[in-house]
Amino acid sequence: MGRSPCCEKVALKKGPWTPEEDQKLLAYIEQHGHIGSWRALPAKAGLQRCGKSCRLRWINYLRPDIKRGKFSLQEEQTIIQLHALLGNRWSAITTHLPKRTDNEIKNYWNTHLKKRLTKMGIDPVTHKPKTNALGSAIGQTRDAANLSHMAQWESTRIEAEARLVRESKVLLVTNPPSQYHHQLSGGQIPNKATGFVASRPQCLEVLKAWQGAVSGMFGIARDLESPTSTLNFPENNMLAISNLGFNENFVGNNSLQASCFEKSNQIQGLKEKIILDDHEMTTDQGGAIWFQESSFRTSAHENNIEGLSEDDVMLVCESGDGGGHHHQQQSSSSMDGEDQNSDINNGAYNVNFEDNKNYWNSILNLFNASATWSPVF
DNA sequence: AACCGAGTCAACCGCGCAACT
DNA sequence: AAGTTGCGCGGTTGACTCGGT
Repeated sequence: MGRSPCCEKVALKKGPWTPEEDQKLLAYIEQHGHIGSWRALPAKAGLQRCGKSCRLRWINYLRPDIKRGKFSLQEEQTIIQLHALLGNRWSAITTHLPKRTDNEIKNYWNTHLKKRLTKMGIDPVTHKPKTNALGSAIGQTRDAANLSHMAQWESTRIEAEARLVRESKVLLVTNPPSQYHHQLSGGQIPNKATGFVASRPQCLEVLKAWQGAVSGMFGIARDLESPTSTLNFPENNMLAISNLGFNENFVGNNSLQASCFEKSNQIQGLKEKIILDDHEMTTDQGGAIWFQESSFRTSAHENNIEGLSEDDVMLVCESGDGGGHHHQQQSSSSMDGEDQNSDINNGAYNVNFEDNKNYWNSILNLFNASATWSPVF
């Protein structure tokens, strides 16, 4: 019963790694990779270490794609924003800071950022001003419940996104290239650029629903230059098909939710057909799938997706520099009367978002300013 | 020069969860 | 179903460095 017995309790080395040990680990991973078992790796690599220690050394130090040195201002902002939303979930934060390790981010937070925020009178746990005086200095009154609600949405989204990244990383490693044409199953998506088969995790649609809802609620976080915002519109007439079917009016309207889900299912069908038809497509780092606008139009036309109107195609085929606000405007213009009566369109959410947006900008501006005089830096 | 305290960061520890049998 | 194991995560530790006295 159970797995094979755990490691023999031999005396394993602890403490700092020597260059020789590093070399052994590097050489082994370069030759064999570490996919399989960390536990079995040390013996095979000739190391008197436990697998856990090897894994840590690789992830935090030896990995070739690690960026070292000072954190940039942008990175600092990202950490602060994400920490405000996620708390001490360093692994989730790490997925948005490529080339940094969770250990490094954790250390940097504990030794630098936490202290600096505290100095500024901001509680590093809640990310809110500690005193009324500072609050008034920022010049905003805060709707704590609303902010909390926003954070919950965004936090859940980011966590799901992080999960996506992890899943796709594993799949990119475990699925060899050049096989996708003959092995496509329901959950697999070929990427012509890389030749790899990416997975479409089950949580994707829910995630994208959140994306759409949150983006709509908050007028797209691009204004914040949020590194977490994934609802972007590139310039080359590509469209993020994963966003299809979920528009800004998703929240606060049950019948509309149902409508959106129905539309999503229809478009999901089209997505499958486009994939099977082998149209031009690619995926981005966040797992979103991008199609050529022309391909989408052609395929939609060719496949005559039932119930998918030209308006729907127009809705999802926006191109160019549209951005979030543009997207919202166009979406609204193509909706029926019920949609236009939603809370979003009467500005209820926008007002709150403006407040929150200003709140974040204030903190970050204050933080940026502090970086210039802070003795810590 | 010696001591001391603060800061930094690599590495360890313990836990929870998922996978495995 | 239940016991066992591996992995990943977050918290913590301790060795080392550096500046001040």
